[in-house]
Formats: sequence, structure tokens, C-alpha cells
Amino acid sequence: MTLTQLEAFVLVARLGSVKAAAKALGVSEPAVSGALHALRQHLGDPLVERTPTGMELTTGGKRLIPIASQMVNLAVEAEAAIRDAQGAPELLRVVATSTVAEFMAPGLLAVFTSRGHAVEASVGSTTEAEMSALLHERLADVGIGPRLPDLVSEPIMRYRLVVVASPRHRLTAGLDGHAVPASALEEQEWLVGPAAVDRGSDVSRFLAGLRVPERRLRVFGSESAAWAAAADGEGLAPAVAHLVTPDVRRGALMVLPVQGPPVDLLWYVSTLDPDRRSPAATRLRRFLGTPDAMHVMHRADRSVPVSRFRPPVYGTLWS
Amino acid sequence: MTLTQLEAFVLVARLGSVKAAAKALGVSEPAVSGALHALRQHLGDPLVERTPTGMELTTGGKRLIPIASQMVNLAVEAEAAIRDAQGAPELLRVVATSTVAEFMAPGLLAVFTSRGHAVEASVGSTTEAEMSALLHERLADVGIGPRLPDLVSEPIMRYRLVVVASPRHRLTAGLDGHAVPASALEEQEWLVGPAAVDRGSDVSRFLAGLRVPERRLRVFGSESAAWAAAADGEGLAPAVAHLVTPDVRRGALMVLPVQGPPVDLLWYVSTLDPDRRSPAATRLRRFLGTPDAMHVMHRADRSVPVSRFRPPVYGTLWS
DNA sequence: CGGCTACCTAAGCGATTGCTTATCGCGTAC
DNA sequence: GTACGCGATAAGCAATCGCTTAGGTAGCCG
Repeated sequence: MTLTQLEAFVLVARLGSVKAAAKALGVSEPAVSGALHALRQHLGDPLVERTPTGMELTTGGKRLIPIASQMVNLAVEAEAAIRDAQGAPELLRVVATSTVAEFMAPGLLAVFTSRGHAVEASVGSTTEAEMSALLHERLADVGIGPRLPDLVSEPIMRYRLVVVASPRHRLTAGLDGHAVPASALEEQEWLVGPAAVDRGSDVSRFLAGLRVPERRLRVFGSESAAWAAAADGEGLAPAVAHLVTPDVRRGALMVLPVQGPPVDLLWYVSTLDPDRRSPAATRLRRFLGTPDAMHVMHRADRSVPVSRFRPPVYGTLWS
Repeated sequence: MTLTQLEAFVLVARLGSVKAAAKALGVSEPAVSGALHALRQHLGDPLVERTPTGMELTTGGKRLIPIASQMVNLAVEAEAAIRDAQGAPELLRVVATSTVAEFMAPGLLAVFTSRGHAVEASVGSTTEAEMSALLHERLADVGIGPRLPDLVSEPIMRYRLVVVASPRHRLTAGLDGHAVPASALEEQEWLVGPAAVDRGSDVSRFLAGLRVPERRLRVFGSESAAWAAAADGEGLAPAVAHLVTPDVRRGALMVLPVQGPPVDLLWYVSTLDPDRRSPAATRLRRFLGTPDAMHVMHRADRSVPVSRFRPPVYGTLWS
């Protein structure tokens, strides 16, 4: 029984699949499968069993979850305690859904750390489904993105999803303020960032609402890249309104009128309960409510070069 | 950071020496030293440092103790939870100081298990100093022996320490009810069981009170063996009064009158707090207060063959 | 039926763990 | 001083861990 094995088990149980757990841990699928196998063997219990509809916990598995989860939590706490005792800066691992991670998190953390909060901050991007598990297992301290029901979530910013295209795109001609018919949207090429392929994300739901078929999606490594392609007239793109206003003002992009009401949404900050989260998480949370943070978020634009956007790196904690 | 390493660290910190921790775990000293080294390396903190008078915890070490201890506890709890979920009998690991382990524990557990308590019981013997740590780290569920201040201890039986010798021993001649002079005691050969070399044990204090020098001790593997040698006239032996009454009645041994008041002492049962101990531990605890248990303890004699007395086997829990 | 998805198994690798015995260093105590 | 007790360290060993790539295998969908 190793901490790695317990971690693998908890994530499989929480995320409902070996594949998802492997992704969250940043390792291959057999690595997780193997860890799970070893734990099963050691305890003499299947722990989780496959069913037609996902995975199901055995009685023993259900009992093991809270224990294993707490052990993993304590392991992180142990490392933090030692760091703290030595006066080293706190670790603050922030995860965010891709759009937030790309445009807002770097700026926010830059300001946050420059405000004298002695932290060593890192950002990772993740899917909405994963975020909850990452926070519960203390693979991350703070999550920014969707509301997470089983954690302490608080709205930090409103945003609006719109459809953009080049002003030279043929769909934008002759509209005269009328909405683009839904049938026309389905046939277009859609240029999307990573968020669109995260089932359950706001962007994904937004596109589903517009009845955009999946095969029409051309996925880019970042929103910036997708919007750049849209500006080149290669197709339509879903976008966060205030992030593309510079491009709209410049005339590189224009907002397409689509049917239905405007899609206004919220980004939230999520952490564990106050008594279980790290001090740095509490401080960041508080910071996100300040006017300063608000300002940074609204000012957020593509000034952050895409190259500075790093893919998620969770790595195992106990090497 | 492995559980083995954390366990090693906690025991070293609790027992105050690598040697003692190694003994408690039933492994060699370098095994513990190595585990500690690995943990130190991993956390980048010395954790414990040698001082002229034992070991001292660093700041980080002090913070790590409760976290590590809880992790080890949870690991045991995890295994127990799975066992329970599968309907397997509970494990009940009893540790006792050598005399209790030799004469009383086997009988008590035999009756206890035969009373329909579905448990898989095992007995180990230990020194008084170790017992507390073993219970705290859940290497054992119940301790029988001395009172342990930082645990829940309850007296279960009174006993009296006496000095016995063969009636044919030269010291026993011409006493006429007078006490044996202290000076005479110091020069005798003393035949003792393992308890006498456990510094801090009642027997050890008893002998110290009689001013018996350590070099006079001849240590046997069990009390039975020591008393058998005493019956052969090879020397004096400290003994638990009610355990030697059969021999006294048979005339194989006699109780020597020594100076000072009779030494009446108590054996206790110790466990963790009610909410942290295993159900089986609670049941055994309750059982030990019943007349049935009392009867077994008083009846306890050397009817249990020495060969059935097993040396302690703690083994690491996470292989 | 083919294709897809998800999980498991196999094989293999390098590093680590966990243990041993033997030896060295160091401070204490006689 | 020298011996002793205790701890770290060295060397060596089998087993395990943790990861990889590659190749099944079972269920579901069109």
C-alpha cells in the first residue's frame, strides 16, 4: 500500500474512469491501472468494478475512499508543514479551465505574488470534471472556472460568450442587424480552443446550444490561435466578449448576431473548506475579491503571449 | 515519502532512539536509520537531531509528528475497513509485558475468542517504554501491563511481587521468620525472566529496591525457566506471588521474607480513546472487567507450556 | 460486421525500497 | 586512555515501484 496507489484509486473512484485519472495525474493509463491492480491485490478487494455505465465501488471501496483521500491530503500537508517550518515560500497550485488559464491566471498570479504574498505559484489547466477531484486530493489548492458543488465556490467575474468572425467572412455580409440563421451556423467551420472539447464546459454547452456538430470543430492549442485563424477569415469562433474587444475595435474581428438571448456566465473561485485549505489559498481567494484583481481580470487581453501558456503538469507528488 | 519511512520516523521520535524504534519494528538498526535518512532527504529537513542527551526534534519534525502518526493510523484503519467490509474477522493485536504475555494473555485471549467474539487475536511481548508507542501507532490494539499516562488505562488486576527460592537453598535455612538481610541479597545469584532487563518495569524496580546489582542477574527466556532454575536451587528469583503458589504448595519453591513492605502492584489495560480504537479493542477491554476474565487471570499458572510463548513479531505492516 | 472506447495484460526498463551484515565515527563513562 | 553504546554509512541483495510501449479483450454503436 503506497501513497501513489491510494492516490490512483481515489482519482479513479472520483473521476469514474481509469483514463480520466491517468490524465489528471499526467501519466499513462496502464500506470494507473497497474497501481490500482497492486492495491486490489494487497487488500484482497476489487475496490472498483466496471459496470455497463462507468465504474462502481464495492463496499470496501466505499469505505476506503475517505481514508485514502485523507492520507493523500495529509501527505501534502506534511510537505507543506516542512516547507513552512523552514521558512520556504508556500506552494500555491492553481488550476483553471483553459480560457482562464490562458488569459487571466498568469496576470492574476503575477500581481498576487508581487503584492508581497510569499508564494511559489504555478498554474495548470484542466477540464471542469477534473477540477473538483484535483482540489479534493490536494493536487491543487485553488480552482478557477466553473462552480463546483461540493466545494466552496464563489463567483469572481461575469463574462459573455459571443461568436466572432472576420468582417470579411461571407456570413457577415448583408446581415443588416438580423441574426444569422441556425442552419447557416451548422455548416460553418468552427475554430475553437481546448475549452470546446471539454465536455461540460460552458463553451461546449454554448456550441451545443447553437447546434454546432462536433465534426465542424477545428481545435487549436489555445483560444488565441483560434481567434487568429478567425481573423484570417478561416471560419467562426466562440469567444469571451471582453477578451476580443481589442480585436473587434481594431476591425480584425466582429461579433456575429446569433439567435437567442446573450449568454452571460460566471467564473468562480473554488477551494476546500476554510479549515482544510492552505493559508495561501485563502489569501488568493480573498485577493480575487478585491478591486485590484477585478481590474486585472477585465484588463486581461491577449497581451500575454501564447508561448507563456504552459500545459498542465501535475506529476506525482511522491517520487 | 513512504509509509514505512513515516512509521520509522514517528517511532524514532517517540521512543527517542533509532535502536528502540528498530526493536519495536522488529528490524535491524540500519533499516530504520536508512528509512529516516530517505525521509530526511526527501523533505530536506533533519527532522530529528542527536543531542548529548538523546534525540531532539527540529521545528519541522515537531510539525510532522502528528501528521505522520495520523497517516500511519489511517493506513491501519484502511486495512481494517476492508477486512470488515469483506466480513473477515477483526484483527486484534495485543501486546503485554513479558510476564503477562507469558502467563495470562494466551489464556485470556483463548477465552475471549471462544466467547463468540469473531477476532483473530495475536499476542506480542514488549517493554513498558515501547508499549505506548506501539498503541499510538496502531502497531497494536490493546496493551496489558503498566499504566500508560497518555492513553486510556484502567487497572484490571492486583498482583504481588515476592522473592522465591528453593526450600533447600542455603539462604532459606535458619531464618525463623526473620527477614533476609539486604547485604545477603546482593550477593546471591538472581534468576530472572525478560521483564527484569526491561528498565522501567515493575520487576526491574523491585530488584533495584532490593539493591540487586545487575551483574548478579542471570536472564532466562521466560519466567517459567527462571523459576524452574530457582526450584533447582540455583539462586533467587523475583516472582509474581499467585503464579508461584502451586510451586510453593508443592514445596518446590518458598517465599523468602525480605525487608520492607510487601510490593503490591497493578496490571492495567490500555487502549486509545474510545473513538479511535478498534471495536475489538473495546470488546476486549470490556471483557477484561468481567468476573470470567478475573477468574482466568487468577487461575493463571504455568499450565501454559513455555513453548507456546512466542517472541514478539511486529513486522512492517506494509510490505 | 467493422469501428470505437475503455480497461486490462504483457513485457521490460530503471530507480527505489527495504532489508541484511559489516564497518566506521563519535561522544560518554569508567 | 580504552572500551562501550549508539548512530550513521557502506555494500549488496531481492523485491517492488512506477513508468513506458505494445497488444489484447469486452461492450456499445452505426
